Amino acid sequence: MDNSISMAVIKRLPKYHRYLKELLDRDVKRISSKELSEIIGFTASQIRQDLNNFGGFGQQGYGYNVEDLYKEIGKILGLTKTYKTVIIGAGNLGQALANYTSFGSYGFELVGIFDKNPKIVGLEINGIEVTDVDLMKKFLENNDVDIAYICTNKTGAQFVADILVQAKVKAIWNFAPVDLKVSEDIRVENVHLIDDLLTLSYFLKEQGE
Amino acid sequence: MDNSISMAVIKRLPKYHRYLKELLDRDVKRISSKELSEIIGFTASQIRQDLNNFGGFGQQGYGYNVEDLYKEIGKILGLTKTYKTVIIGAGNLGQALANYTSFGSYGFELVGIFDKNPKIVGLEINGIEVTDVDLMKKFLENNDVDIAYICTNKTGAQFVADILVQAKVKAIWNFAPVDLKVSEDIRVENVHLIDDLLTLSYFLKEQGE
DNA sequence: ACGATATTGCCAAATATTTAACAAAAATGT
DNA sequence: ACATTTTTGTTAAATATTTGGCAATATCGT
Ligand SMILES: NC(=O)c1ccc[n+]([C@@H]2O[C@H](COP(=O)([O-])OP(=O)(O)OC[C@H]3O[C@@H](n4cnc5c(N)ncnc54)[C@H](O)[C@@H]3O)[C@@H](O)[C@H]2O)c1
Ligand SMILES: NC(=O)c1ccc[n+]([C@@H]2O[C@H](COP(=O)([O-])OP(=O)(O)OC[C@H]3O[C@@H](n4cnc5c(N)ncnc54)[C@H](O)[C@@H]3O)[C@@H](O)[C@H]2O)c1
Repeated sequence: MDNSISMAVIKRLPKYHRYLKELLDRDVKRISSKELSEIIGFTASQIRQDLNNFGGFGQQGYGYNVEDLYKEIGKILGLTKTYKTVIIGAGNLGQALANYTSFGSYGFELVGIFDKNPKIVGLEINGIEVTDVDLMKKFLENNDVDIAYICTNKTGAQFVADILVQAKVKAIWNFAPVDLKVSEDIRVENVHLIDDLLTLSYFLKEQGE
Repeated sequence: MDNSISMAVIKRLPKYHRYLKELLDRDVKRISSKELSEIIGFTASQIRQDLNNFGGFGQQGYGYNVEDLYKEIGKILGLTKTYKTVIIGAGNLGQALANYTSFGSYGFELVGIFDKNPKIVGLEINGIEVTDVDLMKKFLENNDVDIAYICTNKTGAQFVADILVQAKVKAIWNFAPVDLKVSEDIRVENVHLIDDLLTLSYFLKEQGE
């Protein structure tokens, strides 16, 4: 498949998926790029351009079939299979993610939770027992884990990432405020929450002037 | 001040801030755009270009003074004052954010937590008692809140946002998987976590082909 | 003190992304 | 059945962003 889809396009795909789901739930059968433009906030031209990176899903004079398009974008996003995930660091954030059920409905299946704190190891969170992180390597060898969510504190993150790399986990979702060094073939998405707050304070400061 | 700074630049500022803090902690006194380039992963040209949007902070033949630059970027990001924040929705995620202390160290001061669930109202989280959301409007009138973190479920988010708009809160940090409709003068940052996962699954699917 | 070296700030070129325009095709209305 | 309207897919133009190049200026070593 064409590998030259720009990041800008890829980052918009989940939003298409979300809005199409909503239309589907409201029983809307078809939608034109112009109508979609009005609710999603991208230009009609951009929508058509984006979709055409992956194929001609629409029809002149008609628009797009909502259900078909929703399914197509699901396929593009890789939602036709399930992904095994683990959480490392079962503190505040790790537990919040573990208890969140929506990820499962997209096919992201939580199969393990790890921590190094003896007080946390052994706890059951959302039906899964927290395992000592020392046993993680072995666990990863026996289970084909796709995505690891790193929710340890800053200092533990790179240490954990190294184990994940060794164990050939395919992707990392990192919540620790560091940029991890990992091998090229591992995909990393960072959630640097503080960055968002700083963006807000940037604009609040601007307003005051 | 020049208002035409591009979003691309603004979104990089927190990363500069983070790396400069690290250099400062390691007692590095000065750094050239070339050296910074190597650790931060932007091109040296981009770094110089970015910084020059805000002023000439460097010196030919020398580079940038780490401490000065760190402070300048802090100023640009509005970190010279503190911001009052509230959390609405004290479930899994709301509690995780409430217990996170780092935001405070940047000057984001949590002054209130609200929920509508009677079982949660009255709980004390990180020294702050959860208040009934029905009392939030009054609270906001008496307290000059800058930023509200929306951690309610999807259905409550717009309802809550409407109250925040009325109360003239300046910015919203939204974790619910919806795009809020708010007046133009309110800044919204969305954290659509599922979008990140879908980006990962997009690439995992690509790999398999 | 001074030539060699380093490095910025800025401008210009190269890339990337978004928007506009429109012919071709399908749907709709009479 | 056929003219009118709608709307796509695609190409081209317009914008935005990133990268490269270099004169100006400061530092460094001797
Ligand atoms: N909680 C938030 O709202 C929030 C916001 C922004 C960023 N973060 C980041 O997310 C991460 C988690 O935050 P938190 O609030 O949940 O912290 P936390 O302290 O509550 O939890 C961290 C957990 O990681 C575990 N841990 C540490 N090192 C480990 C290791 N090497 N292996 C396994 N487990 C290890 C600890 O035992 C602890 O249980 C941190 O890096 C934090 O900076 C959190
Ligand atoms: N927990 C996660 O990891 C996670 C991940 C991605 C997205 N999110 C999103 O973040 C939000 C919170 O998630 P959560 O897991 O904490 O959910 P949760 O159900 O644990 O908590 C939601 C809280 O909001 C409160 N609430 C609902 N409507 C309200 C209203 N109108 N006013 C005041 N309070 C109200 C509820 O009483 C509850 O305590 C949700 O929108 C969720 O989709 C959460």
